Amino acid sequence: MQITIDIDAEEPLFAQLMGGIKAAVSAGTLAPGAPLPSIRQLANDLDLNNKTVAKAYQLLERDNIIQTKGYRGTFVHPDAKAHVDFDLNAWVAGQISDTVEACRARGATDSEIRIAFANLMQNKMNGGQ
Amino acid sequence: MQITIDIDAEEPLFAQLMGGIKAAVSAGTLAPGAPLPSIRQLANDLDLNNKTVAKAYQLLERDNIIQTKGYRGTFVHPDAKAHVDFDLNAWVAGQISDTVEACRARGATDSEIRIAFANLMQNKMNGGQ
DNA sequence: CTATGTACCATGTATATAAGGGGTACATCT
DNA sequence: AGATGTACCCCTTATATACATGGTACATAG
Repeated sequence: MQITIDIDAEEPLFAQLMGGIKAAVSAGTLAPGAPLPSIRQLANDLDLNNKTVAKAYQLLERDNIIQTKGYRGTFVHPDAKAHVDFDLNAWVAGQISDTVEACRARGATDSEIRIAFANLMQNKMNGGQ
Repeated sequence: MQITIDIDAEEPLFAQLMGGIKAAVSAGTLAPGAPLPSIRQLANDLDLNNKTVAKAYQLLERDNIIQTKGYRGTFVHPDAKAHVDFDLNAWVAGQISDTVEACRARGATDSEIRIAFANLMQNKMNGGQ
C-alpha cells in the first residue's frame, strides 16, 4: 500500500489518507478482507498523529470501505468495491446545493441562509427576526 | 410608532427594528401607504447607525412590508398586512432542517455537512472528499 | 505484557462570518 | 441647498469551526 501524504497540500491529511486507501481498494491493491495496518502503525509509518489516522479509519468504516474488529485489527470491507464509488460528501453537497438554491430563489440572502444553518447546527433555534 | 431598541439584547439591532415595524404594521399602527421616517431620521431617533436602519429597511422591502420610493421616502407596502405573516427566515430554516436531516440519515456527520455547506457558500467547490 | 480500537482531557493555528460602526460619495428630485 | 435611498471604503468585536497535535486511559483478547 503506497500512500503519499503531502503536509503542504490543501487537502486535509485525514482526507488524503482516505483517498489513498479508497484508491488502493479501487485498484485492487487492497483486496476485500485484506488486513490494514493498525492505527498506531500507520501513523508511525506516515508520520501522522494517531488521531488523524483514527479519524480516517472511522470515516472509512462509516462508508463501508473498511471494517474494524476491535483487538483483531482492521480489514477491508467484503463489499468495499461496491461502496468505494459512492461519495457521500458529493451527495450531501448536491442536497445542500438544491436547498440553498431554493432559498435564494425565494429571496433569502446568503447571510440569512448561513444564519439559519448555523442556528440549526447549534440546536439554538432562537427563532430571532 | 413606538419601537424600543435594547442594546444589550441578544437579538441584533436591525432585527429588533424589523420586528418592531412588522409588529406596528400587524397591529395597524402603521397603515398601508403610511410614510416611515427616513433612514437618517430613524437612526437619529433610535440612536442607531444609518447603516443599521438601512439594513432593516432593505430587508423589509425585500419582504414586501415596506416600499422605498427614492428621494420621496419610504412607505408601508400596500399589501404589507398580507406579507407580514410570512416569515422567510422560518421557511428557510425549515428547508435547511429537512435537508440536514436527510444528510444525517445517510450517515453524514455534522462536521461534513458544515464543510459541504461552507464550500458551497464560498463558491469554492473544491470537491475534496 | 502487548496490541487492538476507542474515548477523553488539553493545546494551538488558521479561517470565515456576523454585527455594528465611521466616513464619504453619488444621482435623484424638491 | 437639502433631503432621499443607496453604494462604496475602512475598522473592531466576538463567535464558531476545522485541522492537527499532545497525553492519558480503558476494556478487550491473545
